[in-house]
Amino acid sequence: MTRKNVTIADIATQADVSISTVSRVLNNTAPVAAATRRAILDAMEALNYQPNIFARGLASGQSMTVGVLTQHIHSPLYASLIRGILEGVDHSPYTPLFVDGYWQREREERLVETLLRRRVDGLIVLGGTLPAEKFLETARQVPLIVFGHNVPGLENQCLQLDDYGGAYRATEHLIALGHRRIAHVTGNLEHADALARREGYLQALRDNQIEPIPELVVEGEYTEQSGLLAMEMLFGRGRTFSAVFAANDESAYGVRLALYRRGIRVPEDVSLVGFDDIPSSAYTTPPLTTVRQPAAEIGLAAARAILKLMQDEPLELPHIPMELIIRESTSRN
Amino acid sequence: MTRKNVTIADIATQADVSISTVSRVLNNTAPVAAATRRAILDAMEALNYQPNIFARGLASGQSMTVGVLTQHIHSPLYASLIRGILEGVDHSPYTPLFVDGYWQREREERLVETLLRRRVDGLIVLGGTLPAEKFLETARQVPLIVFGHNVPGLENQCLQLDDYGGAYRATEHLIALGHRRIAHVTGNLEHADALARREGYLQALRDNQIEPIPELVVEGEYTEQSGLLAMEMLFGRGRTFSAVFAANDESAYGVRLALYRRGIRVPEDVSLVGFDDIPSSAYTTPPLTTVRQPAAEIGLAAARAILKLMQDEPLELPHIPMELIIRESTSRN
DNA sequence: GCGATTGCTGAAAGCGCTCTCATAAGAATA
DNA sequence: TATTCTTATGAGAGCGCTTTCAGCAATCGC
Repeated sequence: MTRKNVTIADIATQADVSISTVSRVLNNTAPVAAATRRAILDAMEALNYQPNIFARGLASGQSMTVGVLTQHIHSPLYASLIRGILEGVDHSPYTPLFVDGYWQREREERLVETLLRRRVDGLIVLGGTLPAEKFLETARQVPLIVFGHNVPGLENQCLQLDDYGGAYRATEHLIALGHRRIAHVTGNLEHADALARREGYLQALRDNQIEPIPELVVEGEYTEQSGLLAMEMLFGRGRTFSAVFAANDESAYGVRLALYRRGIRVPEDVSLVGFDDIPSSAYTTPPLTTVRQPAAEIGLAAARAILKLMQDEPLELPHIPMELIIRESTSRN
Repeated sequence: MTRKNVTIADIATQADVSISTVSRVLNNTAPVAAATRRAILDAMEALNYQPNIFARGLASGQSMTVGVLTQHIHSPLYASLIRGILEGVDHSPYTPLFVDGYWQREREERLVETLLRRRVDGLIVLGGTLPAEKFLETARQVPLIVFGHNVPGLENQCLQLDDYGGAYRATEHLIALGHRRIAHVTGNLEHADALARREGYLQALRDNQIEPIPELVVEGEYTEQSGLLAMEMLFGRGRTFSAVFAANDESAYGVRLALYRRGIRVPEDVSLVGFDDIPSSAYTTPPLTTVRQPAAEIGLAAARAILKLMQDEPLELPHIPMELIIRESTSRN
């Protein structure tokens, strides 16, 4: 039950050099004569040497890990973000350390502490509810990349997303199809993105001379369940509508089911637009028109950014476009 | 950009004791006079002491991490497994280290190496394609819990699932509803679970005096896309059927879409059963009848098991039932 | 031809912690 | 009172690695 413990000293003996020299070829930190290097490499091979990560970390102060604080790792959007990060980090010497904050402020703070204590060399925070000052404080301690927040004073380390624009375009699309009475199921309004999406929706209406109707806006919380409930509430209000814009795909699924239960066809009777374009949205019935939030690409960008940041290389975050994906859940009114 | 480095020595000085004593209260490894302990605790508080995890790991040989090798972390089933593990490990002193094998043998082997090199104190392997001997070898090096494989000689560390029984029950349900021509979209037949599910399907047919029709069995690979394609193939074969049993929910979604595209209603014209009961299956239209694989519970059980195993405590894995969840995608023929 | 580089290597001092061993001071025993 | 246990503490030797600092050839410049 125990791994053989070959140390740098063993291979130094075997290759008949000092441990310093072994360390040198290990880290490529100073020139070593070709023959010596060869001998050392052979010895490492022969003894199946595995560096001890603790000793290395202790001596060098680096853990070669990057911490990733996600939220609801099981939600499709975050899962895709993680996949992107995994990909971005894959051929670097760093190993990611994932923790899930569950959108709970206290838990998130605790986990950031845990990661810092684990001496992560960099930190990526995806979403969550941490306040700006916490980000600023953390950024002072470790290279930090943030997604889902726009922290004043940390703009160049925040991956910005155009939630407003995406929502605007989604709404505009419905308007272009002739819809005038467009309902909106919001996300959790404690989150900035939900606010931005609602604003995009409202502004698109106004820009097209459609007076927003407050009764057509229902608060959801980004879950299927909440989408379903929101629709029940909407039906209860007795206002008619010919289209629904849901703040994310999952709530759109709930909306879809609520309509199904009432025998309302999509898109013939009511058009439906989601947001995020999670993988299964291409396979719903009908396939969902939605605003694509390229989560895997975002994750990839975050990973690349943190790698650069840790190397002190100049960093410029890519612009991430939000694209409207028109499928079959929307049609002319 | 750097954390203050308070060491055990600093707090020893501050509390006017030796570092040995500090270590003792830190690890509760020997009795310490109440007053002394108090002084040390105060000093730690005052100086905001954070133990250095590398030094500790180096000296003790423990990393306080448990490695988790998953597959396709973004697939709903694995995401739920992970959530369960997260929960199970949550209030233990261990931090999980997640890596994703992508169902690629070579990658999985590499990642197991990585985890071992990171000196994980325990390892959970979820699914994947590693051969039995690799598991046996690994189990010799580190406490190991496996889900999704039945490794001979390691039975008591493998979480067993009754794929066969689940599939049997799903098929039986369709038969009970009067269906006789039941198609099956398999999973990836290189995986044991796909084989077991197919076998359950076949046996249920036979046990009910229904001769299996080979043309009604189409190979899929557990994805929406493959479910869609499988149906195209099935339609091409020209055999009629009144029900489809898909080897997992995701392929069932693909099946659903294929039916939708041809104007075939579910469940009026064709009944559909999935497998896994991933979260969104309760919100498809219609909600999907499926075999519930309690992924979060499985993850939780795996986490508890590895914790016990690491403490050398006796371990007995729970029996995990597969329950048929009847929703609205199946009806009488 | 002699001091100054340059290229390669070794010795040794940490990094911050755990853990064994030794020891001092009381308490218990004889 | 002398002896043996306890109990609480300190000294110090690692754990395996990185990283100065020096040293020694061989080479270079003029």
